[in-house]
Amino acid sequence: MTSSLQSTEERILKAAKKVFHRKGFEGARMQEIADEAGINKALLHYYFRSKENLFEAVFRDAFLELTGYAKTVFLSDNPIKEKIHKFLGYYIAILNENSYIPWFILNAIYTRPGTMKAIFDNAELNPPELMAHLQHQIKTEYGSEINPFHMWLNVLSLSIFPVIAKPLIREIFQLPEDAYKQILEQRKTEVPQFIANALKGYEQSDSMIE
Amino acid sequence: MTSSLQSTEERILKAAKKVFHRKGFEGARMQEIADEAGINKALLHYYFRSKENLFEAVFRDAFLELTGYAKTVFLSDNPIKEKIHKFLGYYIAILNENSYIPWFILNAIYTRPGTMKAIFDNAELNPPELMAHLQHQIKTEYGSEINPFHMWLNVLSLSIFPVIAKPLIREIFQLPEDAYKQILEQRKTEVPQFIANALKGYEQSDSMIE
DNA sequence: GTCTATATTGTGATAGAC
DNA sequence: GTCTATCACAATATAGAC
Repeated sequence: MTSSLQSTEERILKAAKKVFHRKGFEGARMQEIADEAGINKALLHYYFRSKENLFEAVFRDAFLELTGYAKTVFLSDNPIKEKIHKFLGYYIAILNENSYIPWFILNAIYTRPGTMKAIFDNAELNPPELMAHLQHQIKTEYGSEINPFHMWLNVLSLSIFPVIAKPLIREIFQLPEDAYKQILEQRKTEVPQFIANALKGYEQSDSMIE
Repeated sequence: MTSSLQSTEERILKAAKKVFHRKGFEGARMQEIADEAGINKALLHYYFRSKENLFEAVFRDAFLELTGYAKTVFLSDNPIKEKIHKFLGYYIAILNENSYIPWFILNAIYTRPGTMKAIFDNAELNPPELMAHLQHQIKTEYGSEINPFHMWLNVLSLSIFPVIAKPLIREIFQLPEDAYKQILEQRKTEVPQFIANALKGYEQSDSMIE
């Protein structure tokens, strides 16, 4: 009745994402997923053999989506400042539609490390290629020999942490939802500026060299 | 037999921390805590009435310890660069002895937001005081009107994210435990330098102004 | 205070009718 | 493919002896 525009399997996966993203593996209940999908528990096991299998499907989609976009952005031929801006925009957009995904990924890695190995291999991330690319670009744009790993980690930290820590920071500062949304919006321009300023500062400095 | 240097209540709390920190509320088992403490489940309920109560005690200790130190450091009268260095050193030290605590805090806030309210109030964080203090200090040391909230969030991001994301990054780069430990050690000097350079860069810039 | 035994409920998974 | 009914076991919590 609630529409068969999607197949049952698609409805299940969608419901499973909603529940697993918010509660993680241990906190999620098969019953809740079934309710969310408008079916019963038995049917979950008919399509996906076990909770474990269903969770893996959900994790795979989330992980590949996140790393896929990050890979595309960082390996593109935009200037560094533009890359950072795009990367930030992506994570902030994700927050606005589903703020639980970054936490979900981390959570899965902490609580179910074994489950992840195969999926990591499939992502084809090739970190050495990324590092070489960034190092070359930093040298070209800023004439600096800054360690690309630390620089990459700084970008990730400044982009992702404010998204993950949202509920903590909102509570500490007593910020309503809209106020925090606005802060993240500001960061789309503030963070690239912050990093670009730091890179300029290295021109006369010799730290962070490999 | 295993020593009564600690009271039973202390042994229970210590065991509960070990288990809850690593597995969160949903993943932890009262049986495992009892085993870890060398007693049986019934005694857990004798001292702490429920799993919920025991978890609250564990969360309270972790939260107050983390925010307490951060408060002390940020409100001290050290120069900014020194504050950041100390803050980093603290989080990296925590990682070396118990890397799960930052994740545990976030996890608790995501999965059990209701439990936290009372504890937040007890922490007496006083964010406006902190922001005013930082704003004044930044102006004095760097002659800059940079938004102190974004600056504070940048420091937290650069310090805490690499600790929380450790298992993810280790997997992506295939880094052994020791290599990551070394990277974090490097960041104790790299991050303060990075931020100081960015602050210098703002002297001729006008972004990030409130 | 500490234990063993048990109550009670929750939850993943399966059997089997339709 | 989808449902109802049920199994099997795990997990929190309590009763009651010592």
